[in-house]
Amino acid sequence: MPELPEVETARRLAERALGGKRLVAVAAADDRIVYEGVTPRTFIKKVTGARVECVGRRGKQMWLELDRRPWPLLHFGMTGRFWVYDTAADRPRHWKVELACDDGVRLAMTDPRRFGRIRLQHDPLSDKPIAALGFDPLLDLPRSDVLFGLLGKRRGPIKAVLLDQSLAAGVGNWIADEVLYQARIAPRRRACDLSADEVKRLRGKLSAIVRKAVDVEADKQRFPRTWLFHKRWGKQNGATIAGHRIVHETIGGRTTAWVPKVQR
DNA sequence: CTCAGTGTTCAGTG
DNA sequence: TCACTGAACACTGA
Repeated sequence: MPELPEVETARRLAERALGGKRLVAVAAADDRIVYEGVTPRTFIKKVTGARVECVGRRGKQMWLELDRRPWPLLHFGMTGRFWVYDTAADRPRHWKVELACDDGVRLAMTDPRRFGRIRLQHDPLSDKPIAALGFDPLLDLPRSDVLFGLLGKRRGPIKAVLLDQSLAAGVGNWIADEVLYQARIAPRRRACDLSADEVKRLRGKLSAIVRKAVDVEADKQRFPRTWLFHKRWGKQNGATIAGHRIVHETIGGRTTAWVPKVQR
């Protein structure tokens, strides 16, 4: 589920469910891996009774702004997501935290694979994970010349550089592949070798793809049909897009789907 | 049974 | 220090 558009969609869901309300009951699963730097017990103690003012996001990190500190900081890992419901009996499988509001609405984060993280921080924006993030394509997208300068310092393959959260926060595997496909840039090109014009294209596609995915609430079925996204997992049968073969290679430690006929 | 996956971190290397 | 690479982490489903 979780790249920038999925996390932004979850943020909006959480803000609708919790915004302006008091958390009258907090449940925390006994999971010492997902809870990082805080025990489930302490988490419950610190959060119960607080009011949620709003929900923030940067890259794939999300936090609840409460009327007192510390604040919960959440990351979905590979399989995290939110559920909203209104009876305790509907608490979903693999739940890690459940927040119940004064009006009966409940929100839970689930994470079967347990790569997600739940932390408690006094000031998430200036602390560890978030402070190390680069620009957020939705909040902070740099001008093309600035991006050109950033990429000029990187010798790794552009695919790997796009996945680096300290450069572009929120970009994950499918967004990186989609951007490179639509910008017609081969994933193994060294970032510092891209021309100013290619960087301009890359920037434009990054912005458009992230915005569109957020516009449709990260619902894959509503992604434009022309997107590589729909074909990227059709491995075996020699999948094609617009008549061109899609190949799969490991780049930057991740499976990369790309189209040699289109990307240079 | 084995492997890869919408992610992050850390050890090891240059 | 920095940039980069690859493995590890935990679990599910093809």
